[in-house]
Amino acid sequence: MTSRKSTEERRKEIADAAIKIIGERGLREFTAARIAQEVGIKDGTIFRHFKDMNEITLAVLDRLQELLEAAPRSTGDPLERLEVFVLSRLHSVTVQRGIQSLLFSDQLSHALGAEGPKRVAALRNRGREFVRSCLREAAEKGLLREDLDIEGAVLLVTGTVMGFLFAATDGALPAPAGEMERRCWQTLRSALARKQVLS
Amino acid sequence: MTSRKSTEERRKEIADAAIKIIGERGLREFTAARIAQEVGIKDGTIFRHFKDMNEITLAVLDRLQELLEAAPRSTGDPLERLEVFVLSRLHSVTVQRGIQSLLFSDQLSHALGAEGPKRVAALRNRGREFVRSCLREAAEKGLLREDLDIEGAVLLVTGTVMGFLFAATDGALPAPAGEMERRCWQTLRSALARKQVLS
Amino acid sequence: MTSRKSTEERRKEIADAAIKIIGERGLREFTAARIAQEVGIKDGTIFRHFKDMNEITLAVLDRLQELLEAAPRSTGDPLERLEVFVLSRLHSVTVQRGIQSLLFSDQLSHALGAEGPKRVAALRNRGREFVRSCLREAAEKGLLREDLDIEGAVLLVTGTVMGFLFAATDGALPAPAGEMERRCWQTLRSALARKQVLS
Amino acid sequence: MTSRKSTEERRKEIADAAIKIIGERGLREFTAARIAQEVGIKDGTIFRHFKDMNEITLAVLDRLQELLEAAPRSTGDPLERLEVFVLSRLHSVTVQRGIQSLLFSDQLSHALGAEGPKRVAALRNRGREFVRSCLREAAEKGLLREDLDIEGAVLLVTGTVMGFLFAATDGALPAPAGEMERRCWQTLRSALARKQVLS
DNA sequence: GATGAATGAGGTTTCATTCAT
DNA sequence: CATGAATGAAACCTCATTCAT
Repeated sequence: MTSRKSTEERRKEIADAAIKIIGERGLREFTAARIAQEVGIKDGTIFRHFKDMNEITLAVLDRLQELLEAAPRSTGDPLERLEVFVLSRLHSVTVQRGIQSLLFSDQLSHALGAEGPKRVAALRNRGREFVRSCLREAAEKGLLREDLDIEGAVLLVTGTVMGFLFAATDGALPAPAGEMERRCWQTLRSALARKQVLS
Repeated sequence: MTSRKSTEERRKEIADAAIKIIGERGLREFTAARIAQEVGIKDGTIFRHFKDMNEITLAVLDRLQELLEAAPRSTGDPLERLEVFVLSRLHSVTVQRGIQSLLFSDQLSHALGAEGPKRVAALRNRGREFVRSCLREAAEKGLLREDLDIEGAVLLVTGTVMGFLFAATDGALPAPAGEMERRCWQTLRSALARKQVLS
Repeated sequence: MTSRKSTEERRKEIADAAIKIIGERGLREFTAARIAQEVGIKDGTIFRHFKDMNEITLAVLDRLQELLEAAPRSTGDPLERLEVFVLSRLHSVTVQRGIQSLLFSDQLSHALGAEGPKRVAALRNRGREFVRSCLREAAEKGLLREDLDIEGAVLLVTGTVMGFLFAATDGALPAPAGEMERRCWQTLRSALARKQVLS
Repeated sequence: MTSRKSTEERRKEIADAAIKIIGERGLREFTAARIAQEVGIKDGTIFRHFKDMNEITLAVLDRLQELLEAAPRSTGDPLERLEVFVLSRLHSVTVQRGIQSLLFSDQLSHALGAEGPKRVAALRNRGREFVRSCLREAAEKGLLREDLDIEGAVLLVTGTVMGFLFAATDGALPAPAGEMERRCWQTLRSALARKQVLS
């Protein structure tokens, strides 16, 4: 019935299925049987491709990183790069259900042992690091308000993304998502950038 | 063996133990046995005080709300009220381990049925609503920058709290928590407030 | 709240409640908690009046016997006594829900240990014995068909009561219960009795 | 360890084990653990073959029907068919311990939800219907006593089977089972059939 | 006599994991 | 590589029963 596939293919399928399930249904349904069902194989077969559930969780983290990194990156000036990053993350909540919520949900970190929190922290830090580098460069180029605390601003930017994400999840956005994405970035922008003559 | 306590006391103990466990160890260990162990009773005994796990989860939500609502509230001008609110939330991460991360972690949502997401959303909305009311009043009193988008700002403020929270969890704060709390609020403040003559 | 009552009173209340529950809800709900609820006391209190559930089951048997024995008994000729007995049993199914079904349901015999089947058998034998004695006397008085096998007839009579009972339970009576009771006895009577000139 | 068998085989084994247990030990021991022990597997394994206990109970009903329907059926005249039916049911009590008592014991009814009583009633009605059809045909062919009330007779016949059954269970048969089976049918027969020249 | 908290044993069910086929 | 039966451990929950109050 099911076509036989290489372990490599299966591993990817399984990780994707796991992400989908955790995102849509929560950790409670992150089970071998549920994943197998999603992939279209039997539950025992999962363990032909992964040693145990722990290994699957690690694969989920890897896949998550891949997906996040696959986001479009601008090559323009630092504020433009930041804009593309922020808008892409804001937008992804509408499109890639569950991926972002997974990233910020603390759910995976407990599914692993001691290394769990570290791995998830590392993943989240990549975002922070990117924001920080954009802001640093923008500051050097005089694009930011002069009194701006870069580290405070990093928390502001990364936090706003989360704020948007959870508001969307809660159905608490006061306007359509698309519009709010733009307004959100505008607010961020005028909080950070030096007053400009042209918008 | 174990000292006898009233159901009322036990219910509180159980809810607190549950919060502690979910915060520290994650939903995976949010089990009757684990809670019972923490409280110092047998697992079956849990169900003399709660009908089922679902009811415990609801109690956790209630307790969470209590704890959050217990935060100090200023009676001063709207920006001052906002400051007290934000600083208290930022600070609580250091003090009340796991409580806030629980609030923003999407973990409880899935532990309940259909009402789950609604209840958690409602809890989070109380924060948003408070922030919104402060900002509205501040705007009316001319304390905010004139072009400020209130709804964007709500996401900014509530998001920044989350950003701080997760950065702290990840060990990604570039300075001691106390200092970062202050810098974080300063950044927020200057993003929102009208330029002042005196700081 | 609950008025204090003597153990003797409580024992009767508890046995009655137990009969009611088993009859109406089945052995599955024959639990201390359920009985206590019915009586209006707390579950632990049950065991102030009965050593254990086993003892309650025995009390149920005793009470059952009392109830069955309380049925009206005619003092007329043997066939008349039989008629009163049969009609009373047939009728009781409509009135005393569950009592009869309990008697024939084999449910209690397993709720006790080894003595269970014996006790229930003894209870059922009282009915058989009564029927047998009526038939014997009727035979001696020449009221029965001459070739009638008394022991076969005992099974016929007691069985027909059961047949009626289960048919009623199953909603399989082809006419109203009252009418069927009469027709049932008529059928029995003409199966047993010598042809009569007068009805 | 245990030999592996197909789910189909296991389902049959489990249903049979369940029938055996309920018949011999009562509903109280109708547990997954007990069934598993009987079948020779672990209790969790039961649920690879059945969704839950409810499904097992339904399987028991199906199996019961199969067993009852497997009884020999004569093709002769209606009274002969009735005789074969009655004798086979009377005899089965000796042979198929517990099956009949299960059928008439009301025990399964309560093990299911709302559909329980309906299913059991349906099962019992098949017997009644068979008896009714035999009697109707016999009446048309003039084989029965002229004044016989068919519906009363249905209760008489099906009831007598039950009467015999319970008497046997109670050890209240006054003669060996084999002999009583014959006497029981003779009594029934002369209660129903038109007087014949030849026995 | 009654309460209400606690328990231990046991029941159903889920789930990761193994392994013969 | 895939299946499907089996398992052991653990989860939730029920229940008879005990006992301090």
